[in-house]
Amino acid sequence: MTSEEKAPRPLGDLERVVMEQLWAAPDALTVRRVYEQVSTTRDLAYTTVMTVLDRLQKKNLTERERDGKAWRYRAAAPREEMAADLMRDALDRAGDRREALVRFVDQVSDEEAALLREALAKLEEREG
Amino acid sequence: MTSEEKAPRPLGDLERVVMEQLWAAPDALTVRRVYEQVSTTRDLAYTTVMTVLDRLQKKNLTERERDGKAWRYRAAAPREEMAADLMRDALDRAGDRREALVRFVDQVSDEEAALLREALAKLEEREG
DNA sequence: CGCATCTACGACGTTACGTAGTAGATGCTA
DNA sequence: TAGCATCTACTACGTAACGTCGTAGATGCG
Repeated sequence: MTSEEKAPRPLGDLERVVMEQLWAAPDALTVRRVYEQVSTTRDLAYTTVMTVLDRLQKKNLTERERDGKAWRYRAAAPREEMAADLMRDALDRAGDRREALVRFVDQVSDEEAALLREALAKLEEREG
Repeated sequence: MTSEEKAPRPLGDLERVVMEQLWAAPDALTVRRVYEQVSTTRDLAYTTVMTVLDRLQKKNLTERERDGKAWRYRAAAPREEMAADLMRDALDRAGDRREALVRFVDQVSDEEAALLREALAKLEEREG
């Protein structure tokens, strides 16, 4: 517990753009599909997108399956899960968790505080 | 608001070690002091520590003041504040905040959930 | 069979960071 | 006040991650 894991580097810009495509899609996407989508915003080579997808795969941020000779990629976890993981990670690096949590709730908006209470209530309900 | 800030890269290993010295100290430390402390664990050159401190300064993670010809460094914010900031940042990158918060509280320990409730209660008390 | 398409893999530039050396400024001390 | 110790400023180099792309070879389809 409270292990000394290495901090997951935040995604690079292009990596983020690509992940967003995957998160937005209901199904697994081919490289070409991602390439087409990303192309509407950035002028990139097909292989660039392929490389990025490949690196995301190596980082276990995606899963992929064969579709003929092509790969279809999907996000390994929903965006919100990744966000939650990063929050966890940040909390793990705090010295005093209580203090960190206090400071955290101190800086969230009222709306977010409400969502947090809601989430905690749901948790209590579920776990007793 | 909800701007598209750049994700703060997590600290490098040595940067973290150095920040920990600063966080642990009640007052601002000279490079030499940090060097001495860090030296008990790692075999580094004095200038290496200086460089790291300098880079942390450029990233606004420290503040410094003159003391003769030397600089004295202190952490710009407590460790818990940085943790809270990283949590905020992670939350900002989530698509659906509600979902992200649900997933977050889902993975915290019972103890942490209790601390969170406590922090929220304190907040309510203070802000009504 | 041949063309279009896909992957595999290597490559190069940039930036962050770990690491350190040198030169020159500066302050204390005999 | 001359000189030594110490500090900063600046430069530099290696590595790793990432943005970016090209080439070569495998593969599926008409």
